Amino acid sequence: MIKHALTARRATDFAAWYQEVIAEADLAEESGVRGCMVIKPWGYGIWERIQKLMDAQIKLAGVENCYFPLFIPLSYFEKEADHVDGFAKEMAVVTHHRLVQKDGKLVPDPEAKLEEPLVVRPTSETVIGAAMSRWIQSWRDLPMLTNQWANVVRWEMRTRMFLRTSEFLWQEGHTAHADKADAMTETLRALEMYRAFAEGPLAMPVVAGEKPENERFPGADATYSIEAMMQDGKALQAGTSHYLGTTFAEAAGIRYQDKDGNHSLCHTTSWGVSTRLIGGVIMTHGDDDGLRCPPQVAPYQMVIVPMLRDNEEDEAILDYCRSLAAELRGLNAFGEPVRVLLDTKAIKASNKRWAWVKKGAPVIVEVGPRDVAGGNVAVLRRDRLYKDDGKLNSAFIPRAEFAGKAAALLEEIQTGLFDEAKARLDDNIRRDVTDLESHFKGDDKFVGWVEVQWSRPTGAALDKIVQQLKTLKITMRNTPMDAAPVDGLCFFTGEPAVERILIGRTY
RNA sequence: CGGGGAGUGGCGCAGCCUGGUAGCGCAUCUGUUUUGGGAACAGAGGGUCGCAGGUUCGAAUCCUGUCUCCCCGACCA
Repeated sequence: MIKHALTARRATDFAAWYQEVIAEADLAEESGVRGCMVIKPWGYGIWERIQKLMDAQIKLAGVENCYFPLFIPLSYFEKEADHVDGFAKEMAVVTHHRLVQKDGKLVPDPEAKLEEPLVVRPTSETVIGAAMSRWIQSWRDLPMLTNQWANVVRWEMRTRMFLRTSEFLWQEGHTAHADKADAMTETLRALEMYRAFAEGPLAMPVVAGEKPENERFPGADATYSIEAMMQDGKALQAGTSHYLGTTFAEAAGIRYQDKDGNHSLCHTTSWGVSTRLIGGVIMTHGDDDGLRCPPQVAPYQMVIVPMLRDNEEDEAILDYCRSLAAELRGLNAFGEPVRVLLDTKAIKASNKRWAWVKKGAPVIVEVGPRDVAGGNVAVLRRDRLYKDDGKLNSAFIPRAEFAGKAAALLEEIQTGLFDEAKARLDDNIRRDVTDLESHFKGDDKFVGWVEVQWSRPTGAALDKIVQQLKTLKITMRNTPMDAAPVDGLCFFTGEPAVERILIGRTY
């Protein structure tokens, strides 16, 4: 019988399990401010890894980082009707710039009311559009490729750590192009960048595709997403890329003069991924012992735990550990130096080990007197924590042998996590479902996704389908880019099908 | 925002109905004995009960308001 590190089980109470992982892996905690979380060092360290790797990809595409204000004048939103409709209900608004004492309490000073309220940005299309209208004059200024790493605020009714928080961290790319073709190329480039990032560093398999009309970003002509399948079978929209047409260019006046001297509107795009990715990593790779952090985004890939006994042997153990840490840090995995922590905190080694198991450090190396004497290390792989008999899968091996294969081990763990999740995704997309109602009924049942062919209806016909799915608590996720050619009739309308679409429960 | 549940040392809870100014387990600190599957024993420290009013001689307990969290719904790039 395996004695797991957590009390909640994925299989029986996924929501409670998710929250326990966040607490026990020391990723984040409540802040006392509605919907806002404190991201703790291990959680923030994962975010920093995501930033570092993603930022390199963004720069590689020729996109340059900028920073725009947190506050956006209300009037900027009023310029684009669809956009404001989409965000009006969840905007935090600053109306005063000073507090005064009244009856022993601090209250906004009526004398210090802002002329025009400022919105705390929910996204930055409008303010970046205003800048682009200043920056772009000529076809020679295009494409204009910008990105910012920032926090945004959306006053959501119901929040969940990492998945939907009132404030979250993200990157938002904003680009302007001479024509639709160029803008569309950029939209799909960003989508592919996200797909490769999710499936690479995050080891999280996704389906990249276009969102149906009703799921589009407010103001967008087309929205694309990557969708990941969590271990409860629900979909997580893990990144989006939008072709905005000339909507925002029109609202902000982003125009350029072409080679013939004519003035034209730019075609713009925007694309983003957020701290939600961390929620995706948890629900993709976590197990009943906590998080299993993919090596590429693990703040520490290997943690050395010295087994100290507060006696004269300790110094020899620490020396051995220090030289082992230096040796491992000299290795390269995924083209970077291996990140190694020698954990010298003054707590018991066994407690330390379980703490790192819960945090999901990919490899835990325990070093005790016997290892020092024999020139060994005890290696615990987080991805294969237990042996078949339920005992911890801790192997004593010669130090030199371990050092020789340590980098490859990390890459093997990364690949293994992906393969495991990929098999789960592939196994749980059903293409033979003829009755959605009976397939999706039952709230707790793991049902995965269903893929059907459809005729891409719009307007009222689409609304009818959306409402029908809503009664089953399911939504259309996206139309996969790589779906096989269609052949037959639409699942909903009976008209000739033009593409395939994924349907499922979602976060 | 609607329905339900909950806020009491760091964490998890009891006490509340039948007011009398806090208790348990874990964790923490010290000591001793232990130590490669989350140690044992002994001693010690730490909270005025989410916050603000009200009732009362007296409020964790009763009343009102408010904030935050969890579940369901609505909402949701």
